[in-house]
Amino acid sequence: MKPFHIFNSLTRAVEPFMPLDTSPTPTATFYSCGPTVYLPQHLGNMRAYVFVDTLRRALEFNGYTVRHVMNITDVGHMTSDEDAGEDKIEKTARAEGKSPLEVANFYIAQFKRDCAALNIALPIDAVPDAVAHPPQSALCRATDNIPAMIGVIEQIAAHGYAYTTPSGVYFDVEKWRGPSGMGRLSRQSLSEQHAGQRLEHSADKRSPHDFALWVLNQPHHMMQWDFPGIGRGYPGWHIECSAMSMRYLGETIDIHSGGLDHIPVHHENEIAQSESATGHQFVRYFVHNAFLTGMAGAKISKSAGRFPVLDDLVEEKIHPLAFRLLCLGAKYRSELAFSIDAVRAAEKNLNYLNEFVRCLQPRVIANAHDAAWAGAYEERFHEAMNNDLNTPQALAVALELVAAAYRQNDHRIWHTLRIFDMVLGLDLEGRIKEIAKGVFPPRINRLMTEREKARAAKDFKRSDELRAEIELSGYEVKDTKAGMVVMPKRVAP
RNA sequence: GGCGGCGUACCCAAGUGGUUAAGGGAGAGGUCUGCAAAACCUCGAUUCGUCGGUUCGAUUCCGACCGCCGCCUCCA
Repeated sequence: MKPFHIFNSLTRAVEPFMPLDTSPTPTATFYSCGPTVYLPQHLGNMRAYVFVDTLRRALEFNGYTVRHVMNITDVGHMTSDEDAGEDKIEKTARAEGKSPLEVANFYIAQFKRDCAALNIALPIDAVPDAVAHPPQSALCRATDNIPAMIGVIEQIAAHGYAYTTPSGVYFDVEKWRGPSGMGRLSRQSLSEQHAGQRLEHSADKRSPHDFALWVLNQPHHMMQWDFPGIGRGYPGWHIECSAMSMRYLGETIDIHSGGLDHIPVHHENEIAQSESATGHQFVRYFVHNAFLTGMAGAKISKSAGRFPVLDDLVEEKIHPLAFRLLCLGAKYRSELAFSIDAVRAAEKNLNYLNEFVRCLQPRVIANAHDAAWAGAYEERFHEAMNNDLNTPQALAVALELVAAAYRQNDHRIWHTLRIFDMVLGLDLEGRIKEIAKGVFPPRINRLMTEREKARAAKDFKRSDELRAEIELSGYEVKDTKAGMVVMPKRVAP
């Protein structure tokens, strides 16, 4: 089996993944750019988190212990330039008459709920003051890590790559780019960029490329902290990722993920900050996901005029995991054209897998060994996942496996399928548990009994009426050889 | 102006320098079924935006062109 391979934006090549830790049971460190919590995360955002989750699962599939950190941006992300714009969180807070903390908490809760619905496993919340023993993995908030940011800024300043002005502390890009080759990631030399051409920038900056590490003298900004020796203010956007990545995972990490849009500015700046502070490599593998497109034109009930969110799908009676499956149907580095029809098509696949699992005999599930022929599928699946996360192919293998089981009338593939699902995250096991419960509300039980009677009496008119009634209550009704099957529709999580 | 990407059947979407270009959805026909659903079987691109070039051979490499898109300003 080929080792895990991943496309590294630093080299623009698919490379074998070699973590820093070369022990027999290696750990991989993984930092993901997380949400800015001032609006609901739209489906494009969620695609990125499905990607992050899939990558984490693929690493674990390959035997790595993953230390995963995701940040939550709850301060410092401005609507335009660092010094000209408005803080996104505060803008929403003012609009809604809430405090920034309330806004952040509200959207964090929503984000977590959406991730849960998509079966995205987030790292546990970081305890704010666990300075002495930072956790191995963490979901961490920028506002809980201000001291760490100040520490990195001080390091940068100590190495001479920061300067302080009345409006803030800036990173000296001109000074840094010589030794660093800044622009490697985006393949853009600074002279080729038109930075500052289309927007006002602070007169304090020595160069329009410079960016704020710490912003000073913004009395209207609600969230402010003391920077000893510098003054009261708040951090620039990029510094949080450098600081939290280093704090929780170390000065050099294995993988750093984010959207393609982060390459030219955010990640270039992160590299500059981190490497000027520590003097050595910040990230070994940068991975970037492509966008979900076509959302603006997607005609979903409530989404007119904005990007659709997961709730819009639920409103259309589409299960969230159908969206996850849609994402898996395209490579993470390819744009994926979103449409309601595309999600519905994905939902068919989800139902197909669920239906197979539902029909499995308990003794097949309990059986410790799968049919011998399933092994070839597992190999193909692993191969696909290790080839730069080729989820479309892996998914095809899973579907082919199920089709082969049907065709050969040999259903002994549950363990293989469960292994696939540990990577795909479609919660097939949850489906089995759900079915095992088999408990229905009294009203549904009554309707079921009545319908069985009607069918036995060949009163099909009544039978069809009862089916319609049961379905209206959110259940599916199927007549099989073994009799009537009623199950909850998989809509709301 | 600069950087980057994409164009594969009605739709979504993999893939490869050379035997039949994955998989799914939709569609057509059939089996099964009280009906429906599910499942199964069969069919479906002589062709990979266009035109050139390299090659014994290109959808895959190179060039030009056309079309679409992202970024260079916040953005997954």
